[in-house]
Amino acid sequence: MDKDTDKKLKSRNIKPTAMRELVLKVLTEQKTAISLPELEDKFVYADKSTLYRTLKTFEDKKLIHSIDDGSGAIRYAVCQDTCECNPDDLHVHFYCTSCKQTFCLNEISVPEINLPSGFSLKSVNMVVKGICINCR
Amino acid sequence: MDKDTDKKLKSRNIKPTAMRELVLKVLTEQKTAISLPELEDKFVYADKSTLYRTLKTFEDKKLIHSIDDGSGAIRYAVCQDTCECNPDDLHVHFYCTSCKQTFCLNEISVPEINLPSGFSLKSVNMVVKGICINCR
DNA sequence: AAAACTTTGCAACTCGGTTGCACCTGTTTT
DNA sequence: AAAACAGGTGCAACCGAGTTGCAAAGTTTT
Ligand SMILES: [Mn+2]
Ligand SMILES: [Mn+2]
Ligand SMILES: [Zn+2]
Ligand SMILES: [Zn+2]
Repeated sequence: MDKDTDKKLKSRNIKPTAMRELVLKVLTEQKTAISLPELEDKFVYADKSTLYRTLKTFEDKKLIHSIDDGSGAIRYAVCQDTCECNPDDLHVHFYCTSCKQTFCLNEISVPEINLPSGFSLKSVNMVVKGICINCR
Repeated sequence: MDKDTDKKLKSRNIKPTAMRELVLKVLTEQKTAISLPELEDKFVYADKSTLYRTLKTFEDKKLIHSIDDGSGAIRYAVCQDTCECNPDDLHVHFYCTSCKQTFCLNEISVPEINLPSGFSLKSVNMVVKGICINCR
């Protein structure tokens, strides 16, 4: 139904089903990253495994990226339009230990690291923990 | 029995039991960080929950630190003698996607980040993923 | 319309982590 | 020395996130 949502799916080569449109819409609404269990709560009538596979598809197609914030559940957030999830696209994430929300700090890209020789870099997960602006 | 192991435990205010000495010895031997399930395999006769609580105690007392490398299991490594697990003590970790080992890059401290105003920093988990020197 | 393929729902399962409780062990108090 | 105590250990059960096989429902191709 939603033209924009539909376009976004197509632009990432994802067949736009009703389920996927709904999931993408919810993901887009979020101000902070959302986990599978949290998503389940928003879709009382959709199955866990369907949501799971939807997230996997979205991630494979680089519509969303995952963040391991150490909370026990992986969280997901919609990628920037230009994002290809290359090392240069990577940004820092912030996990608030008070409200347990995870923020994409899209403006802050992960600093370059000089690895010891012999080590090659594929990606980086950088999560800063502390207190967010809403909780202080 | 082991004087050094014993000293190290006492220096962190941990009562040196037989179990704890054995666990610390194994941890010290590791070249890469080790997870609870991996530790279980090395102690056929010790209980999972004992090992679990031993790790927790060690971590609380800052004898070891934990690394969430995204592999699904938290890994642990012995802290440097001087380490107090403050933000300045933090270093980068490397996870090899080939051999699935996690390395402490003790020489590489995590870069400073300028958080958006209102956000305060408590700690950082920075894991670089790629191919390690042994696997390339 | 039939065949081929994709998506969804259900149910079961894996695995890392966690906890309550009883027992044991070593230490302090009487 | 006996009794009381504190902390450590083992067992068993549990939780929750993630994952998978399979069949039903829905789409697309022929
Ligand atoms: Mn992000
Ligand atoms: Mn380390
Ligand atoms: Zn917060
Ligand atoms: Zn390797």
